[in-house]
This record gives sequence, structure tokens and C-alpha cells, in this order.
Amino acid sequence: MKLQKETESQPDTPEKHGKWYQDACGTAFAMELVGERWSMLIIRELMLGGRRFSDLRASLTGISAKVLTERLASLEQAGIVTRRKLPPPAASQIYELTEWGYLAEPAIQELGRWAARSPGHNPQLPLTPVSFMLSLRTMIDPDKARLLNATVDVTVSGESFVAELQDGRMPVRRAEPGEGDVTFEAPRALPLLRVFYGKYPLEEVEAQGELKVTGDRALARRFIDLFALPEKVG
Amino acid sequence: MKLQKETESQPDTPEKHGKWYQDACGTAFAMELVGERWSMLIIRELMLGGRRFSDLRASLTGISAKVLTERLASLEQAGIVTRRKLPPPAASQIYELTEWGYLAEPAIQELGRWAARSPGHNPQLPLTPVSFMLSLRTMIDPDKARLLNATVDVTVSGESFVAELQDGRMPVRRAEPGEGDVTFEAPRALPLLRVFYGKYPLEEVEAQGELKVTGDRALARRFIDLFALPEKVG
DNA sequence: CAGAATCCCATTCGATACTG
DNA sequence: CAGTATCGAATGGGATTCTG
Repeated sequence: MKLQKETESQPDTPEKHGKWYQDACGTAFAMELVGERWSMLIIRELMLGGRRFSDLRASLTGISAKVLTERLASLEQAGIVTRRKLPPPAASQIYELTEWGYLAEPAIQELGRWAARSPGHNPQLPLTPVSFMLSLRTMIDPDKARLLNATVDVTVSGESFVAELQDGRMPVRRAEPGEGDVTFEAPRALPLLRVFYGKYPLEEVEAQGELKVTGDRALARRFIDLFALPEKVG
Repeated sequence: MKLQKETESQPDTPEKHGKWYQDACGTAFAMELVGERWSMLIIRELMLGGRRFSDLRASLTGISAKVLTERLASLEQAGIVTRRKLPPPAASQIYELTEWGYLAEPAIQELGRWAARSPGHNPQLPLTPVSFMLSLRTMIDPDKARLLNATVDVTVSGESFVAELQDGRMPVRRAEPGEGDVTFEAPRALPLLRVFYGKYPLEEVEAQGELKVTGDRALARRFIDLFALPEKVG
């Protein structure tokens, strides 16, 4: 007596996508794909390169193994994430964005730029290294940036990235530390916010042991000057 | 025996915002604000001007009164929506975006632009008049648009808008029908997608009774030519 | 019409335990 | 380490009812 299964609202197709809104609007479809809890943050964490399950789990504090598994599966099915098995020695798997998945960055940036203007936004909460690096890509002033070409190394909480500033663009990739013209090294992300967005003096933050700048310090200052938060509203 | 209330995880504050992710990232905060089901679509429906409860409910097929009430309350608390009571005769209320709420449009556009490139996106589903007008604002080619100044009237499913094309920008507002240099009038939104993005011949769609173009038809064609969907990926 | 209140079921989530 | 399996608790959301 529970066999009608087939007589429900729609024949069969909308099993995973199109679950919620029956709407041709692209934004509605986007929210079907990435509107579940945690999905957007998983994409964010993969935006600078593939990670392993446990890396993701460590970055997304509060997510359970179950939910992470479910979200990765649904992002994979949506074509946003792929999984790649590492060669035999390391039995581990890597999750990474598809080409299209990487194209979500502008949407992520606009969401972040918008939300950061809310008076309710609390920048004192923890921040992952990837978040911080993505914030730089979001908050850079492209006009100022065009006047500066450089390779900048940033190491936060032991994760190293290199930003290659060229012609106003600034791709960021994971890297070995020590590759750049200048190196920022910080045990935690939050003090970096003070340096890059609050324009706290370098020396002060260095004196607190929250930052070490190596290499071209004049360049470091010019680099920092490229970034600014949007004004708050209201 | 249920009075501990104060001994929970955090003192008190994170009662509504900061509920899910403890994350300083702007994108994470955005998802706290608008990541609940329906929230983003409510914002979308308000993007071209305030609406009443029942208007919203009619546009968002499938939403229940309870959920709409809850979402409006939480959007109001987040500072994205305000409610305004109409003068005595009309006892009704109007929900509209705050100044900051309107600033969410670029994020909505980027999400839509991105999702529309998915092979899984189905443009055959129903589309609200607001969705359609916002899609025009998203998919316009700004360079082409700079060469055309015009006032275009679009009436879809009985809802009228006017798009004022000037200097490459195209603000859209609700209006009385018949204000423009040219008027598009369509009983349903979907055939308009074929005209604007599929470049179906005007006459064909008109012959099917799905569209009536009044006024400067040459302008109508030039106008249509400003819009194109992004390429699919994969 | 606009929305609050109640009821109740379905889903989701987190914690724990388990497996290759 | 990378998940899967299970279970109880919390949440979400639809249907209905009630009120100004």
C-alpha cells in the first residue's frame, strides 16, 4: 500500500536538481546547486586547489563526516567537484573543482563583498588560510595593482601560497614557502586582516610575533596598500 | 529545571546570525544571511521594487505562508528587507529591500550567470516577470548597449516594467504600460526567452500569439541584439 | 488579505561506532 | 586516514486553523 511512488508530482526526473524551486531563473538554479548548508564553503576551500577529505574537514570547523560526504557527493553530481585518486603509494583521494567549478569565484566574491558591508559582519571570527587569500583577490584595487608587478609569498597557519601580481591580475596558487620577492609569514590569519585591511603598522604586528616579513619590505608596504575593504552601509 | 539557557556554547549573542558557521569570511556570512531556502528568491522578487505578501507568495510557487513569514522576518532582522505600512485605506503592507539589500544584485547576477552555464540548467521551467527582467540586466552586453539610448517597455504576464537604456546602463523599474519608444507585451515569460536569447524571429513568436511588439520595431530588433546567454561549459 | 499559532510528519544533523 | 552505518535529537516545513 505504499507503492504509488510513480504517481507523485513529477514523473521521475527531478530527483536531485530541481528539487526545491521549479524555476528557470539562473540564480534559483544556483541555489539548488550550492544553497545547501556548507556547500558554498566547501567550494571556497577548494578554490585554490584540490584538498583531501580530512583537510576539508579540518578547515570547516563544525562539519561532520556525514555531511561532508553528502555535500561532496552532491557537488560531484552537479559537476562542480571531481575526485581524483592519488597514485598507489598514497591511497588518499583529492577533491578538486571542475573547470566550471572554478568559474564560481566571481559569484563567491560578490557575495563576500556584499556581506562584508553589513554592520552585522564580524571579522573577529576564525578565518581559514584559503579564505584570507581569496579575500585578497576580492578586495584588491585593480587600478593600483596594474602599477605593481611582483611575486608575493604568503604563509598562514603553515599553508603557503604565492600571489603573482601582473598587469592588474593576481592569480594565487599553493606553493612552497620562500618563492617570492617578499614573504609574509603568519601563524594566524586574523592579525593579517589588521595588517592588510586595518593598515596596522607592520612592525607592531611583527613585534607581537604575529607576522614575519622577509625580503623587500618596501614592496611589502606597496603590496598591502593595494587592498581595502568596502565601506559599511547604514 | 530548564533554566540554564545562559550556560550554552556562547554567552547570548549568536541567536540568529552566526548560527551555522563560525567564520569571518564574507561569503560564509552571506550564506548565513541568505543561504536558507527561499531567501535568495525573495530578494530576487523584491529587486525591482517592493511587493506585498500575497504578491510574493504568488510569484514563489511552492512556498508556504509559514516559510514566507519566517524568511521575511529573518531578512528584516538581517537588515536586508524593511516593511512599510501603506496609508490607512489600504491596510496592506509592502516589503522592500533596504539600500543594502539592493546592493545584492551583483551577487545575484554572478550566481545566475554562473549557473546558467551548467549543462544541467533547464530554461524550460517557469520564470517570473522579475526574473526575466533581471536576466536582461545580467546578460546585456555593456559595450553594445553604449551605442543605444532608448526607453523600452516590457509587459509580461500583466506586470509592466520600463527599461531605460542610457550610456550602457539599463535601470529597470515598474511602470504603467505604454511608456516606451517600443513596447513588448507577452502573456508568458518563456517565449520571451526564445526571442531575446534564442533569437527566434519576432514575427514567428508574434504569430503564435506569444508576443506583441508596438512602436519602433527596428529599435526592438536592435534592443534584442544586446542580449546573449553565456556559453555552456563541458 | 496578512500573518500567527498549532500540529505533526519528514528530513537533516551530530555523535558514535565501525570498516578497509 | 577516508569514509560508511546507525540512531536519537533537532529542525524544517506543509496543512490547517484562527484572528484582525
